[in-house]
Amino acid sequence: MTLDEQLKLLTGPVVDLHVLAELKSKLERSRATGKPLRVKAGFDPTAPDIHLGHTVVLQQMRRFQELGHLALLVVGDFTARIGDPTGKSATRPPLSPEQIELNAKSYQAQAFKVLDRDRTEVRFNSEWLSALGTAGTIELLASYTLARIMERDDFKRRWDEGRSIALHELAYPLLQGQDSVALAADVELGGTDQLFNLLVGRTLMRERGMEPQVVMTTPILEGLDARLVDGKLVGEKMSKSLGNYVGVTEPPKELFGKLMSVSDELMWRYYQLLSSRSAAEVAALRGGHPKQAKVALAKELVARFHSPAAAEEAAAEFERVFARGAAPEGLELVRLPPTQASLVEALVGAKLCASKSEARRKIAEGAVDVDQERCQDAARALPPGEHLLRLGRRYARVAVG
RNA sequence: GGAGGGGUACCCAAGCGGCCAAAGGGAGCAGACUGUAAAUCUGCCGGCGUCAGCCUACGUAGGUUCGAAUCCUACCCCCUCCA
Repeated sequence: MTLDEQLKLLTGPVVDLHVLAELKSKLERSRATGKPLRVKAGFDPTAPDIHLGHTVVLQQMRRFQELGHLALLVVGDFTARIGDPTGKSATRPPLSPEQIELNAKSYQAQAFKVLDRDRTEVRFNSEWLSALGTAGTIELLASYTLARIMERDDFKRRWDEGRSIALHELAYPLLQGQDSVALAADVELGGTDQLFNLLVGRTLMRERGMEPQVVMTTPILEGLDARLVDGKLVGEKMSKSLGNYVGVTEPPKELFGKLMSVSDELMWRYYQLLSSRSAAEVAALRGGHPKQAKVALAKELVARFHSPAAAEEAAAEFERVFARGAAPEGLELVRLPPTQASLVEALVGAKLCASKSEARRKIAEGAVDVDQERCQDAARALPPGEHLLRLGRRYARVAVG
C-alpha cells in the first residue's frame, strides 16, 4: 500500500487530526526503519459492558494494526479514581479497586474481539502514575496553567455556572497526557469528546523534548434509531440509557436482528465506522442491493463478536423468519389446561399479549394467525392438540389439554 | 425568610364542575406497502367483561357536591424570582 493510500485509509473516518504532516512523516519513518508506530488509546474501566459505539476507536486502532503498527491499550486504573470529567456536570464518585479490576478484565476481553492481540500491548497507568509520587505530581502540575486547563469547554461551563470543580479533576488531562509521555506514544486516538485531553498529551510531550504524538478523534456513533431527515442522518448517540444500542455481548440473533433494522443511511455510516471492509468492497456493495449490503454488515459484526458460524446461522434464521415468514426454530411449547382453551387466553398464556383485552383487540385488528391462518374471531376456541400462534413477528407454540 | 408557578396515563403535554379512561405529540404494538428495514398511510394503545357494563386511575389524605382531574382544607415533592 502506498503512503497516500495508507493516509486515506487512516484519516477516512477521522474528525480531528493534529497534524497531518506529522502523521505522514511518522508513517514514512516507520516504513523506512521497520519500526512500528506506537498507537495509544486509553479507557476508563468504569463501564463493564461496551456497545458498538465504543468500538469505533478500537476499529480505528485496528486499521493501524493492519498496517503493522502497535496498539497500546491503556487501562486507566489510576485515573479511574478521578473519573474523566468530560461531559460530566458534576464530580464523579471514585470506583473501588475491585470494581475497576473487574471492569478492566471484561473490557479487555471485548476489546480483543476487534483488536489483534499479537499487536497489542495492554498497560495499566497506575504503573507509572503511582510511581510519580508527590514530587513528580507537583512537577507535572507545574507544567500546565490554570488558564489553559480552563480552556476546556466543560470546565469552563461548570465554572461559569458556578458549579463545583474539585482540584483533582483539573489534573485528569495532565495525567492522561503523562500516559503518552510514559509510553512515548506516536499517535493517540479517542472520541471527539477527548480532543482536549489528547492535545494536552501533545503539549506535554513537546515540553519534555519528545516528538509530540499525533492526535486523531473518531466520531460518536449514532444509535440504531438514527434516521434520514432532509437528506441528513439525524440521531442521538448510541447509548444504553437511550435504548438504541447494540451490546457486543448480545446473542447472535439479537445482534443480527438489530443491525438489520437500521435505516439504509445508517447502515452506510456503520460501514464507515465499524466495518473492516476496504473502500473498494464497500463501493461494490453500494452498487448492489441494499439488503445484501445490510446482511453482509450484520454477518461481519456477528462473526466478529461471536463466530462466522454463528453469523451464518443468524442470517439463515433471519431469512427464514422474516423474509419467508416462517416460525423460528426451537420455540418453547406452552402448555395450557383445557379450561384455558380459548384463543384469547392462549395468547395471554403464551405471553404474546399482556392482557385479554389486548388479545381481543389484536385479533380484531387481524394481527393474529392460528396455525398459519389469520383468525379474526375473538371468541375462537382452540381444540385439543398443538397450535402455532403468531402475533406480528412473534410466534408461540401452545398445546391444549 | 418573602413572592409566584407546578405535580395528569410509559414520556412530553392539554383539560380546569358533568359530554373525561381524560385532546395532541412521542414511544410501543399491529395492518398495508417493501428489500428486512426506513419513510409513508391505517388501526390500537389502563384492567376485567359473551361488549351492556363494571373496576382502578389525574402527587397524598380528607372535605364540598346529585356529580370532581377540575372547587375547598391539610400534607408531601419539584421549579422560578426576590432576600
